[in-house]
Amino acid sequence: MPVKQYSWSMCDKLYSYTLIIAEKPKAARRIAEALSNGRARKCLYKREVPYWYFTDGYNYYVVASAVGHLFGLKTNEHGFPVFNYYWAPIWEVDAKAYYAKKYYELLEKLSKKAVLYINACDYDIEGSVIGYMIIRFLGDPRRAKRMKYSSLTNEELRSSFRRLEPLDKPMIEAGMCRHELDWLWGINISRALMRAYKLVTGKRISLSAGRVQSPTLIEVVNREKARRLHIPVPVPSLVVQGKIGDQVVSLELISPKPKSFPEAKSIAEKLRTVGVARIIDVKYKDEYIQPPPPFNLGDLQSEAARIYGYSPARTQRIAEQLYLDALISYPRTNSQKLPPTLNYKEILKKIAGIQGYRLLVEKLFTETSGYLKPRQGVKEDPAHPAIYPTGVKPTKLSADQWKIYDLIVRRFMATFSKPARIRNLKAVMIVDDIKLGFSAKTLMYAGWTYYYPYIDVKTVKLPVIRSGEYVKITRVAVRTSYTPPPKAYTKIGIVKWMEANNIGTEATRARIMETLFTRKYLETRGGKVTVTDLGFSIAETLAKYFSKITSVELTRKFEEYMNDIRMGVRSREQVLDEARKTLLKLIDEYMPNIHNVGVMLAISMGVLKPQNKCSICNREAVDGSNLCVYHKEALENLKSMYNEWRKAIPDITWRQYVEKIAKMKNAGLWVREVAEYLTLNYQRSV
DNA sequence: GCAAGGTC
Repeated sequence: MPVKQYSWSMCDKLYSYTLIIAEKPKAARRIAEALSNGRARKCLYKREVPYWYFTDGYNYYVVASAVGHLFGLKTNEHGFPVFNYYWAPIWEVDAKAYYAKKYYELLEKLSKKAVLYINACDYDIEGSVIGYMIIRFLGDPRRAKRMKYSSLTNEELRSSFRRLEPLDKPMIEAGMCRHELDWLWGINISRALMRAYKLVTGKRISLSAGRVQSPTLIEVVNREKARRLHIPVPVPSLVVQGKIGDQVVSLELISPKPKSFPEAKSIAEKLRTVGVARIIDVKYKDEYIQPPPPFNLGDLQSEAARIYGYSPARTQRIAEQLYLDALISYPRTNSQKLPPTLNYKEILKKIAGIQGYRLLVEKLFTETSGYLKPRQGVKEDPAHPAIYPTGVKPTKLSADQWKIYDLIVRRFMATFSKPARIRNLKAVMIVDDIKLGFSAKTLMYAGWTYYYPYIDVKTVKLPVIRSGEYVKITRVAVRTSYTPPPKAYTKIGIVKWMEANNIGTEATRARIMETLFTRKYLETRGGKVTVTDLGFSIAETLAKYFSKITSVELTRKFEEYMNDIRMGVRSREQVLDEARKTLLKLIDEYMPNIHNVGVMLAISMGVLKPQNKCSICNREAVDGSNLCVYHKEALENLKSMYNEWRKAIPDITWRQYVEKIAKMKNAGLWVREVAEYLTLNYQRSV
C-alpha cells in the first residue's frame, strides 16, 4: 500500500500520543505498518528522518527510531585507572556517529508530548539499553513499556503490542553492565599500554586492548610463533605414476606407509621390478551435493574471500551499501533461512529484468516448474532472515559492488535449484603386497552449480576400468617431504576463529579484527597475516600483566554475569565492584614494571636501541645470553629436533643439519635465522 | 585516545 508522506509540521499538530521507539528506521516502518494495518502516515523530520503516526480511533501513536546506540559511555578524566564515566550522546563519544544527531533531535522533540513510551527495539540486551537510554534522557521511564517480539512479522508485532510489558529492568541492567565492563577493561588497559610508551619516548601513539580484540591478537600471535619456530622433519614418501587408458595419472600409496628411507627405497624397488599393478577393486559412486543455504554474513564474507580475495570488512562494507541502496536485505545476520512469507517468484521475476540474469531465471523457473522451495541452513538469527536480493534494479554499481551483488543473487537462485551430481571413481590396485589407489571425479549434473558455479569439480571424462585389469607403472620415485608449518592466518580465517569462539558479534567481528591492523599489531603480506614486532610486544605485555584480557574466557565470564544480573542472582553494582577491584589490583602490580614495558614497546617501534641487543634481531637479549627470547627458543628447538632428523637420516652431522635448516624455506623464520647465524659463526671459526 | 556494541 502506498504510504503518503507528510512534512514535519503535519504531525506536529498532534498534542498527545504514545511514542513507539524502534532500533532502526527499517524496523520502525515495519512496526508502523503492522500496528496500523498499513494505514500509518509517514512524516519526515528535516526532510530525511522518517517517522510514522496512526490512530486506533481512540489514541494516537507515533513510531520513530534510533539508529543503534544514541548514547555511549564517556569520561572527562585523562589518567588511569579511570572509573568515572557517564552516558553521553553518541556523537560526543564518537565523531563518526554525527549522523545520529538528527534522529536524536527528532526523538527529543517527539518525547515532549508523549504520554507513554514503548521500547520496541530488538529484544536483546543491547536493544533494551538503546530504548531505555532514550526514554531515560529524553522521556520518562515511569511511563514506559517494553514490546517484545522476535521477528518483524505482522502477527508477532501485533501480538507483542497487545501484550506490552513493564520495562525489562534486569535486562537493561545487564546491558548497561556489559557496556561498563567493556569500557572499564578496555579503556584502562589501553591507557596502561599508552602510558608506558609515553613514559619512555615522550610520544603518544594509539594502543589498545579489549575483551574481543586481545584474545584475537593472542590467537594470531601464537600461530605466528609456531610458524616461526617450526622445524620441518623429513618424511619419506613415494611418487608413483601409472598409465590408465592413454592417460598418465598419479597413484597414491595406500600401504605399507614407509617409516624410513630404506623402507621407502625397498618399496620403490619392488614397484619398479614388477612394473604393473593389478586392479582389485573399482567403484563408481554418485554423490549428490545439496544446494547451499542462502547467505548469512559470515558465509558471504568467506565466499567473497575465497572467490575474490576480499577482506571480511570490505565485503561487509559493500554489503551494507547494497542494503542502503535497497538492493539486498539486511546483511548483519547470522541466519541461513529465508522467510516463507517472502514472495520468491516476484523477486526472481524482477531479477530477470536485470542485465545478465534473464536466462538464469528462466532456467530456474523451468527446472523447478515454478515450485520454489529454498534450501534452508541450520543457523538462525532472532532478528533477521538470511541475505537475499530484493529485486530492485541496480543502477550504478562499482565493480566491487557488482561482484558481491552477483554472488548474493546467484546464491539466492542456487538455493532453489536441484542437487548437483558428482561421480567419484575409486580404484584399488596391488603390486605384490603393496596397495595403490587411484581416484578421480567428474561433474555429471550441474544442478545448483549452474547458478553458483564456484566449485572446483569439472566435467571430465573418467577412464573406464575394471577389476582384474593391469595398470602399467610408468614412474616411481622416492621423495623427501617435510612436515609443513601451521598455516598462516588470513583475515577471513581470523573472523571465522572469532565466530567459532563466540566472541564479538556479526556486526563487529570484521571491524574489531581490522583495528589490530590499524594499531599496527598485525599486517598482511600477500593476503597472509603476520605479526609485527609491536604485536609481539603487546601480546607479551598483556599475557604478563593482564592475562585475563587475553582469553576468550573473559567473554564467557561476562556472559555469566549478564545472566546472573538478568536472573537477579547478582546486581550490576556487585559485578562492577568486582571488576574495579580486579583492575585496581592488576594495575598496582603493573605500575612498578611500567618502565620496562615502555622500553620493550619503544624498542619494538624502533625508537629505542636495546642495551643488550640480540645477535640476530633488534630485541633485547635475555639476561646471560646473546639472543632474545624468541631466537633463544628457536635455538632450543633446533637442538631438540636434531634427534628427530637423525632418526630419518642417521649419519647427518649437527653442522650439516644446521646448514640445511638455514636454507629451508619450509623452516620457521626464527629457526632459519638462528641456523644461519650458527652457520656464519662456523665459517668464521674456520 | 583508548572498548564493544548498535546502525546510516
